[in-house]
Amino acid sequence: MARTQGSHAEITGPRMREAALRLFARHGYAAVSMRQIAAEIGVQAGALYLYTTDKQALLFALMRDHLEDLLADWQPPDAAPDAQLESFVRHHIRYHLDRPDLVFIAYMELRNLAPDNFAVIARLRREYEARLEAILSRGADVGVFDVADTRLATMALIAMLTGVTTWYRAGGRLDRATIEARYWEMARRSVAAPVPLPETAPVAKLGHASGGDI
Amino acid sequence: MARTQGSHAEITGPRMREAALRLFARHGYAAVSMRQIAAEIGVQAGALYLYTTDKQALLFALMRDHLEDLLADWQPPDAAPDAQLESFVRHHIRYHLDRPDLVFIAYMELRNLAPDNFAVIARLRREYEARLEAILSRGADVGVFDVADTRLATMALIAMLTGVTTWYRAGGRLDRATIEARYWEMARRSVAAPVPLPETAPVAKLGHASGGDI
DNA sequence: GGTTGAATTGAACGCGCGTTCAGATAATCA
DNA sequence: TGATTATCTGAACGCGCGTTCAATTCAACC
Repeated sequence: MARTQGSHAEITGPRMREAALRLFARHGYAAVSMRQIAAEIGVQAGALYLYTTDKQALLFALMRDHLEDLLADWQPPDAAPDAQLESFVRHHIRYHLDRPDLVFIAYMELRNLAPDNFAVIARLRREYEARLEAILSRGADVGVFDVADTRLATMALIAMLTGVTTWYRAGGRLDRATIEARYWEMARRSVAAPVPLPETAPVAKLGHASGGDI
Repeated sequence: MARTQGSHAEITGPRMREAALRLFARHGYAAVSMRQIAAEIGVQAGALYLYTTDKQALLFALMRDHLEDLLADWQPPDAAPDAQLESFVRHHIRYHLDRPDLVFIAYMELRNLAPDNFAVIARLRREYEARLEAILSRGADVGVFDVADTRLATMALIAMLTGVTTWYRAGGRLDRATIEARYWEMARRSVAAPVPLPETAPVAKLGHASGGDI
């Protein structure tokens, strides 16, 4: 027997990727078999090879597409470094809350990539990190940021922000907007230069919440 | 044949754990076979079962011992919250730089734990997180920290600090003391209350971050 | 020096893996 | 309607998996 119902050509490929994504995220690439992925979408394992050359290519495609999406989805706005940082942070949180599974496997399954594939993914990741680092560098030059080591600060910030996926669950105690605001607040403070008391010391309590005060 | 050289009884067990740790960290639990672990220490796979009941128990023992070590290794000093936080952060960084493989698998392999084992490990992790959260809570109460949500801040800080293992390599550009200091600086600023200008006019712009708002 | 017992081997077990492929099916086209 | 072609099945391939266990080796003890 074959094709027990109507044609599924244009639908089996995407469904395979969705199932693979979900299963990889839940159990890990190495622990998921092609047969499990196939069962998830109601076909036999052999049918998957119409849509991927092999299991490794399936993982690689998921990760590459995710990172290219991430890079395409956000460009630094033409603005001051502090505004750029806010844009970056808020986008990062939103993007990651939207795609927890993709984000998860994108840095969880790095070690399961064949060397050539790893090189591609690593380059894309570095590209993303470089965008943040450029913002921090420029901000440090201008004096709005106080960052002793931009590379370390970049890695620290990205780790902090990406960590949101480890505990966030939809419908939880905090809504997405609040989470985004809280993370931005922490990120901002962690790199902000101490605000120089301008001339006449106008205010007191230069709180963190006073808008664009970095 | 058996035991081709002198007695190895007290040495094969630890060596198995070391090899498993290294291999699990490098390739992932699911991707490493008992035969690989055995080959790494020069015995046949069957011999490993003198020292572990099965592969799952081997993973579990590594993670449990690690977390119990972590908890035993650090107790909050009897001090002000900011000093406690510094102690926590510096210890966390040092501990993680010392045991990159253990730390790595301890949160990378959670999904490969059998449910009962997972429950144990999750409890230990929560215990560790609770220590940081307690510090933040107390500091917020006293006013030295300005943290809108202690749970979120806890997760953000731990993610930021633990992330050091993803890029640190011994002999790299930054030495350990510098790294520790940089992370502490960022952690401190991300939660520190704005230093109140003494006496004079404590007003203006009371932001959203005024305390236990959820 | 013979016995004991801890430590290990090496073979075996059943199983599921990734992948291939000839054949079957059904939608499409002439 | 008949031929074509995209899609899928089901069986098969060799392989390595986790685990068990009888047999073997060797250090330690009497």
